[in-house]
Amino acid sequence: MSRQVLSSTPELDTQVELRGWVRSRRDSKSGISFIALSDGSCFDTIQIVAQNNLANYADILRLTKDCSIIVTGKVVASLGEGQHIEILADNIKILGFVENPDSYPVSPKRHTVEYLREVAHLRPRTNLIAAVMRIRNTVSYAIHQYLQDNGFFWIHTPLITAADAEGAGELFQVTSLDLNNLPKDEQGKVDFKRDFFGSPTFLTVSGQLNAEAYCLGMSKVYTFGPTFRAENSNTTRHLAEFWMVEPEIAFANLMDNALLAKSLLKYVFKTVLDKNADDMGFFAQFINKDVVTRLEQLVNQEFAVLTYTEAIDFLLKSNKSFENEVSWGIDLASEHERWLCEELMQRPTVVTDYPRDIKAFYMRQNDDGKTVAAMDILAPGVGEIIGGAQREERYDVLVARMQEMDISRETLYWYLDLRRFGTVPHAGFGLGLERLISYITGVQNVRDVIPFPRASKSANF
RNA sequence: GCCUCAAUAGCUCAGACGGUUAGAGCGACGGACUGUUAAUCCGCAGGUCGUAGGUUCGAUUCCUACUUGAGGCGCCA
Repeated sequence: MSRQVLSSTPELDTQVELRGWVRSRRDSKSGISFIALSDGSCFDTIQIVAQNNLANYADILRLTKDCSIIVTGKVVASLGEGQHIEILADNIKILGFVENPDSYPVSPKRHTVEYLREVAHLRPRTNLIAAVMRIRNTVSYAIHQYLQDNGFFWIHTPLITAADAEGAGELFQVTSLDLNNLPKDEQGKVDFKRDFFGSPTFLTVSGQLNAEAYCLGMSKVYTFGPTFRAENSNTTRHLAEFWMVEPEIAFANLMDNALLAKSLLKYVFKTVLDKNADDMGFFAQFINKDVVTRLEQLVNQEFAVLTYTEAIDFLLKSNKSFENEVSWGIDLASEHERWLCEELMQRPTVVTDYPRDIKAFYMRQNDDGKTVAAMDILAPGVGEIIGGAQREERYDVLVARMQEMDISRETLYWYLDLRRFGTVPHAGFGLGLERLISYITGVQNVRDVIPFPRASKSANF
C-alpha cells in the first residue's frame, strides 16, 4: 500500500486508496491539513493533503495519532520539501478515533523500550517496533531463502519431546493431568502412565537431535521455529520462548559448519541492507550510529577465527584484569567473550575447539583427547549468537562419552541407532534469531525484537 | 538463582534535612501563525508521590516487608 505508492513513483494524477493510521496532523488556517499516514508496510509515512472543502473536514480536524482512516485521492507532486509526492484527498473515511488522546499509551513522543513492553499490544504502532519487526521478517525470509537455495530441507521437528535433549537447561513440562488431583502409582509418585502421552513430556529446548535423524537421510536439513527454556535468566539476551535456526549437514566437518554459518550471516546482513535501508537508517539515527556501517563492513570482511586455545593465550597476554580468572579449561565468561570480539577482533569472531569437559556429550572428540570440534560465533554487543559442533559419529566413542557424563542411553537409543546404521560425519549449529536481530538493529534487549516476549514472571498479552 | 538500582502527572524525570499551594520537558487540549513535516510561539488542564505496615504531633520524604521494572553475573541461543 503506502510502500507500493512510495516505492514505485506512480504516475501523477493516479487515483489511489490508502488505509492506515494517522501518525500526525498539522493544520493551516488557510483551510488545509497535512496528515502523515502509515500502514506499517514501510518506514516512511505518506502525506495526505486534506482541504476544507471535504464534507467531514470538522472531524478531520479532530484526528490524532493512530486514528484509523481510509483515504481516496489523487497522486500529485508535492509542493512541500519533505517528499516528492503526496495524496490530494477527495474523501477521508474515519474508521476509528482514539478515545483518549491525552492518556493514549503510545502518544506521539519518544517512549522507552521498557515502557513499550508494558503496552506490547500497541507498540507495533511505533516507528521502533515496526521497523524491528519488518527486519525480523526480512531476516527470517532471508534465512529460508539462503538455505533453500543451497539445497537444505526445512524439517518441522516436534515442539513436544519426551527427552531432555541436551541435558542443558530447565524444561517446561507438558501435561494434561489435573495438577490439583494427580494420579499416583504404588510408590506414591505421580503416575505419568495416565498422562496424555503416557510418559513425562516437555517443550523442546532444541530440535537438533531430531534434525540429526533427518540429516542422516536427507543430507542437508534445518529446523526453524520456537524453542523453550524454563531458566530463570534475567538478562538482555535470554527469553523463555525464542526462535532458533538449526542447520545440520551430513558429510561435513567443523570447518564446513563454520563456513555455512558465516555465509548465511553475510547473506542475511546483505539482504537486510538491501531491503530495509530506511529502517536501518532509523536505527543508525536513534539507536546506534554504527549499525549500518558495521553490517556493510561485515558483508565484505572476513570474520575472525581462532581456536579456544589461542583465545585463552590472547586473554592471558591482554594484561586486562578480568573478574573471572583465565586459564585453559575454563568456560569463557561474558567479559572474556566481549573482550575477544569487541576489543581484540572488533567483529564477529568464531571460536573453535573447546575443552571437552565444558561441552555437550554429542560433540565430536578431537584427536588431542582434550578438546571437541565445537564452535561459537560471538557478536560484539550481543555475545554468543551461534553455538555449534561437529557431531560425534563414532558409536563407541559416543557411548563411552554418554556413560562418562551419565546420560541415559535408553531414552536416546534412537540417537545412538543413527551411529549404528550407516553413520557419517556431520555437523550443525544453532542460531538465535533474536540475538541476531538484536545485533543487526542495535536494539539491546531481545525482549524488544520479538512480538510478545515471554520471560520469567512475564507472559502477558 | 545471586547482586545492585529504581518506583512522583498519559510518558521521561527533578524535588522536599519530615511541616500549609509537589515542579519541568514531552504528549493532550485551547489559541496565534505557517505548504506544514520531531513545525514554531502563547496559554490551560492534569498528581491517593507503587502496595501494606512501622517510627512520629505530623510521612510522598525515614525504616521494614511485599509487588513491579531495569541492569550486572551465572546458564545458554
